[in-house]
Amino acid sequence: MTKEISQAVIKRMPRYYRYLGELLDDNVERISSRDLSKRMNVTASQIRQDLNNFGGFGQQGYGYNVKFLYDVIGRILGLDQTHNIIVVGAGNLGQALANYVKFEKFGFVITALFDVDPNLIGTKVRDIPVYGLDKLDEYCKNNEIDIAALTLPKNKADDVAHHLVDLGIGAIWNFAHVDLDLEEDDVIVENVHLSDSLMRLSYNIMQKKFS
Amino acid sequence: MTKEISQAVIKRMPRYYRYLGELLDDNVERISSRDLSKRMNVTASQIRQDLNNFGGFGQQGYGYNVKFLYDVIGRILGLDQTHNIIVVGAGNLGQALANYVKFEKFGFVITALFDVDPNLIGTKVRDIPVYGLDKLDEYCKNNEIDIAALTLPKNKADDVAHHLVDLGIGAIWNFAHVDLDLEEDDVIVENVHLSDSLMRLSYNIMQKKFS
DNA sequence: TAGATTGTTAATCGATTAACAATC
DNA sequence: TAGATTGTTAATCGATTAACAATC
Repeated sequence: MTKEISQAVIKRMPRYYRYLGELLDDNVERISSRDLSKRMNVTASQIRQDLNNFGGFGQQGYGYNVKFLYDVIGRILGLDQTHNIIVVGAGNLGQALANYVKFEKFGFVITALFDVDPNLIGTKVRDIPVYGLDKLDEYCKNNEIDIAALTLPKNKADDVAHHLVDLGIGAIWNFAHVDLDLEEDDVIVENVHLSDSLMRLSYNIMQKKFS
Repeated sequence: MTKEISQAVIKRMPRYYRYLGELLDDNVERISSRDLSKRMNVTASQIRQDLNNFGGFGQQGYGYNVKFLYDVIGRILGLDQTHNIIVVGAGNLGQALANYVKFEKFGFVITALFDVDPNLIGTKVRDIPVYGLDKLDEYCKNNEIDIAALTLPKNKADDVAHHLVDLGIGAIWNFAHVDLDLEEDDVIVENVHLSDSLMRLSYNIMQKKFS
């Protein structure tokens, strides 16, 4: 990549992908930035600007071919590759992730869960085995793991995260209610802070109530 | 409120709250915007600008009192109030939310789950009852519900969302992999699109790999 | 060819950072 | 009082929107 693309643009790409997927399901063959903008509630200008960060995928007078653009964005997002994921923390949230078949459609395959709870170790979640946390090193050495999802209490998250980095894991999907201290490390972190999300919702409720 | 506060600022408030909570746990009494900025990896200027949207909570030459600021932000985010939540869709994700005790610390109380699955109806998740979806109307009329969390398949999400709005629900916490079509309705929507998050992670993995 | 719609440049808008006088 | 640090104004930066020539 010659120029860095802003995170603001990246954030919007999955949404484009989602809408194009819906259009595809509805057998829509082509769409203009104007029509798409009306559906998505953004400006047509923004759509064209965003896409042109990656290349000129449209055609004057025609618009964009839905199937083509869907595939292109999928490739941009790396969904044409398989990503192996382990889930560390096999509580409800970890199990929920393991059960979410939808991810596989996008190339994300959960291969194992890890936990310290003896009641969970040895069980399976939709054919995915739950191992003891002490098996983590061995497993990571013998398998190509791309992403580790952290679904464990915040006091354990940081230690496990550092350990995973030492084991060579390159990306962490963090559900723990803490910002991992991994700035110095060469690892990609994507946070899902559910509490933060809920607090924003709460803020907006307050605003509505007192306005 | 006289002036609207930008969503960029709102987005950062829960993070401030989180860091102040940690400082509080560490018995730190006061902190300057400069010291906080170093911990949080943002500029001191931004912290002061953000906070001054809501008022002047600091003191020249002293900084900010941690406990005071923590409480203020909590109140700004509405965490001093109790918010009753119902979870519609009692699958893994719905159960994970119901099991997440942490939310209660911030005033969010899940009072009931709803599902169509006869195997789930009548069971309990941590003392929280699971009702049939046909009991939703009655329940909403007899109880003050502030938020409905939607943890169900996307094809059902839109219908249920509209139904909830008709029942008077003012806020929706949407986990379904779809943007709810509720623009015309007077309802607050907060989306948690896990797939989008995973795709952003995937994009960043690609970038690292080919750079 | 005429109409539609892109890709891209220029203009605007908003958000972030820097600077500093006010003041504890 | 002297030093520290805020609150706030001004400067900069980046992102969004508008406009339009290029072209299918």
